[in-house]
Amino acid sequence: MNKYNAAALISRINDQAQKLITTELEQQGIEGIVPSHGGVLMFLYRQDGLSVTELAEAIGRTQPTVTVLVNKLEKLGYVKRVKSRSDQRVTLIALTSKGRELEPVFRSVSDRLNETLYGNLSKDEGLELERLLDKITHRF
Amino acid sequence: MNKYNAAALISRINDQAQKLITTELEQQGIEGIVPSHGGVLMFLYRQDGLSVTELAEAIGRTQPTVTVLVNKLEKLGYVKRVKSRSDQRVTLIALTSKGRELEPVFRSVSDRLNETLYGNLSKDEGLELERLLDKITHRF
DNA sequence: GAATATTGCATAGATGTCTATGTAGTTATG
DNA sequence: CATAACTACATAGACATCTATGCAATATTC
Repeated sequence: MNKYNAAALISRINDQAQKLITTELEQQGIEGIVPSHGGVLMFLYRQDGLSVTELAEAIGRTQPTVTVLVNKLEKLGYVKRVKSRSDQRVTLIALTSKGRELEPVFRSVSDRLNETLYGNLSKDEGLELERLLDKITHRF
Repeated sequence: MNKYNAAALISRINDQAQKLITTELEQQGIEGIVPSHGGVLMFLYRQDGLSVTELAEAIGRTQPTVTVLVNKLEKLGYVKRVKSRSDQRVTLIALTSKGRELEPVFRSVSDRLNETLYGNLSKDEGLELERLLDKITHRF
């Protein structure tokens, strides 16, 4: 019989994943960075020069939250704000060289997290997990 | 090939589950209650008179967080604090009648959440999901 | 083309959770 | 038995995120 504990398990895994990311970043000497900051940077590594709103959509936070996240990343020198030419309302967030230097660190943290999540599963189990989770996301 | 997006999916599902709970409680006319409050009450329905520390363990939050949660639940009249006879340091949290009245509401919210999570899965898929998630929790 | 609506970002205030610390009661030790 | 160590809870301060709102730039409509 189903135990109906998926919600509790998901919540717990999520908490521990966040904690793992934070701990790993600290160990790599990166201070004052939370997982959401990492999320922003990871998306910028894929596509530099996204707008605040696009980043919010990408990392699943609200726009004001991303404004605050970018404030901090900017203060730390990892990104800079550039006004869009075509639409002066739009602020494009661009990586600085210092921000780009961090890419390997974030990649390794991401790898470490995935190793923790997937390390005990076969390839098929991993695929099945992704399939089931993906199915659930469409229910909300 | 694995997409290695389990972390993102889990985070997203967790966020939406939290939101669902909050929305449902509001619709049931219960104001100012967050999922963690519900967690506390759900455990008290199973076993009344738990200590603050036991509750913290049960819902996976820290002890100071539970103190704050209990403060609010007490202010709203759902629980009361009772000093333990055997150990005066221990504060037992007990449901009031008003708190007990809420049990059906929380049960229905919980059912609603599980329906959302499991509703599109077969019984076997639900079991497999639980098995995989459980396997992952042991990796941290 | 001027008035209105929409869009993008920033700011303010609130809230939930955390770590660090304080306080009181209990247990252990010399 | 008195002192030290431990345990349980509360409080304080910090921080990430949210909603609500303001402001400025752009698009739409009459």
